Amino acid sequence: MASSIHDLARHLNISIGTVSRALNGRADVNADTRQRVLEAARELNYSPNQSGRSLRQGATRSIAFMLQPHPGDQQYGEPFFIPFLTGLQARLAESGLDLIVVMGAPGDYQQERLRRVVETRRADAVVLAWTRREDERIDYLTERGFPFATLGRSRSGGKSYPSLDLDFEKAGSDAVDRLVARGHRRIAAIRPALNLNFGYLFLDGYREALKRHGIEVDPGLIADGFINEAGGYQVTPRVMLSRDRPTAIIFNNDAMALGGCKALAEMGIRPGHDIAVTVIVDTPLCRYFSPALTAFRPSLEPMGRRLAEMLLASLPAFAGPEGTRIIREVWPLELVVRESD
Amino acid sequence: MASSIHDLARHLNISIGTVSRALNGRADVNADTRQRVLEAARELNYSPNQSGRSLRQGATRSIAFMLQPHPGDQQYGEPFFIPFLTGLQARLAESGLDLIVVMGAPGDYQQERLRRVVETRRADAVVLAWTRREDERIDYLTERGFPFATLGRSRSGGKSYPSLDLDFEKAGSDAVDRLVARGHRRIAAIRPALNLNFGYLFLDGYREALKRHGIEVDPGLIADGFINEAGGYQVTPRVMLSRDRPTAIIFNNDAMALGGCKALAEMGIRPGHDIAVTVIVDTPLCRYFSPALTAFRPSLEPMGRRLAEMLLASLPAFAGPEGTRIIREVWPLELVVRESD
DNA sequence: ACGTTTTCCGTAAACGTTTACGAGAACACA
DNA sequence: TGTGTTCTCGTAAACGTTTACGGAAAACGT
Repeated sequence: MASSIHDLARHLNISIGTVSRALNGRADVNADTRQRVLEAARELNYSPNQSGRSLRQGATRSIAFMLQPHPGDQQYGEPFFIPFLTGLQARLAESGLDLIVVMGAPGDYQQERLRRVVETRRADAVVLAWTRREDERIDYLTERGFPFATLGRSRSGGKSYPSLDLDFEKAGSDAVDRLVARGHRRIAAIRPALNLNFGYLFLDGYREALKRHGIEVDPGLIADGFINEAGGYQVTPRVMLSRDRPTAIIFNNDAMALGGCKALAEMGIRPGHDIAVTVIVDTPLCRYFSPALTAFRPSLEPMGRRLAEMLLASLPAFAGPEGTRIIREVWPLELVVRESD
Repeated sequence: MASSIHDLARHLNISIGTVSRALNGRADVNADTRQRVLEAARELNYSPNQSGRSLRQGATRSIAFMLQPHPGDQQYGEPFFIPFLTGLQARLAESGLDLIVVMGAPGDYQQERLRRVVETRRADAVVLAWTRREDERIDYLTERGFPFATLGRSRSGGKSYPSLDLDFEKAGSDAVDRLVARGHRRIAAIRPALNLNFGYLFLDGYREALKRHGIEVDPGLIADGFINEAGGYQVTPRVMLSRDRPTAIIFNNDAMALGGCKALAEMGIRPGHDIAVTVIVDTPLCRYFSPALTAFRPSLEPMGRRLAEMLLASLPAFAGPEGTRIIREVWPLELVVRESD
């Protein structure tokens, strides 16, 4: 059905080698011949079969992003990733690469899907998100020597892969600074369980700032919960029932903040009046929630572009001049003051 | 680097043909030999090269979903699609197919990306969303004979492709019924411009119900806007400044509703008190907005599964017994009453 | 003991590309 | 005229699979 390079060759009465060279812009082909090949290609609307091409070249010219919905949270999507992916896609397209997003099943933490993509060589590199403190995916990829980049840091896999992360330490620290400046001293911190790395970074910043202000870190004010609304709902009362009630809470995730606010409402505690609520990664939900949640906002689309660039620079086939390799970057979050604190 | 079928054959001292047959579960291979092949495959952790396989078979065993962010709306993602994709992915995986999500650049309405996927044969079929009344993508695919399915109806491309849509007519009609029952007679309708098909369906239902109740359809109460928050914000005042002010508004899109409510707030009009607001497709944003928006909710994950099933049934390679082909289905939306109406 | 069927496996072609190699023709230069 | 260089192209191998075909050996039937 679809026309192949052989059809073109037969049609023009030349060899397939010449057709291929003409199409790929090689130098050793007559300008006139090239012209005729390009015309014929358009006429028969030929385009190269990707399977044939990648089989021969050993490269698929596409990058995979592993997207995974949180388990047990079907209604809540990941608005977070769309702008990021938009940026990623845009930059990759500029280098002639396709972005494909591989959906994982909720819960398997991608190991299975990831192996599948890697082992069947469906992509030339992968991009990981939701990095954990110790991340088996990173270990797997480095061990296998498969190129990748991560959105988020990790302690796994040596230091030789590109990664781009948000400055959660700074955000945690800034959040505390701001609250202390406004008179708070009992400040709770709620972060996701599992061992998502950003939860640790956030907590480091939180602790550092507290100490800097001479405030003792109270373990009773720190809680881990499942990273969704139910998790926030479940865990928030725990810190509120602490011996000496907190006057502020910093949530390390938007969905958890939403659940937390629901719990607070049921206790008759109003964010913005009775308690100050800050959330670390801003999403549209924070903006529309009532009261609108004060939050730290990332600039996702530029981050996507940037990570694509870093990844490209790390791939031998695309690397620019030596020394342009960017290994890791940490980007700031911008405070958006709303009504909840 | 990666082991091929030749490595296995050499290692076991048998031919590659036998190895392939053993791996693919063909009957004409000795049980003992098969055992040894499988063991060796595990040992050398072999897995088939997808390019080689699809080149030979003329099929990639993967389905592409074309995902596209709305132009000029970077912050607002598409939480809508994640549960849908989860269902789609799950069902496809059961048949051994991979789902890949192809990101389009905002604005080009996917023609370019779509052509790329189709012409380079990166997938065996594609799934389209955001169907328009007349949809060039559908025309393109039918003309080319490329298998596809759509989330949403269209008037393009004959009737022979699987499509699954929500019952926007019924939702529009039900929304009006409910409002009329509560005493409203001046009911505005705001829908997306472009010619997204569901906007027409919604309006059909709206008009039908109005007529049924003996209420004249006032063109001044119907407005089209760009399908995002800014669009809703911009267009809502237009219907509110109508000669005889509406007492209710039905928004055909969540983002537009959010923008509309912002405009209303600036006019000092409170949804739930001064005006009834209903939105047709519910998303998490509606739930968290204040006041929480009464909305019609789809069940996205089952829809994803179902559309996958319909698509599979339409592919010759996967079709079950004849007559099981499902061409089109329309699913109901469920009313979720909240505070805004 | 002999013909027939079944079981199992090797051979080789094919899928659509890219590319190393070499060869003929044209050209330049002395 | 002879030699070297440059252009341009054809040939054929290779990438990793799957599969049609045929044949050897084993099993079976009489």
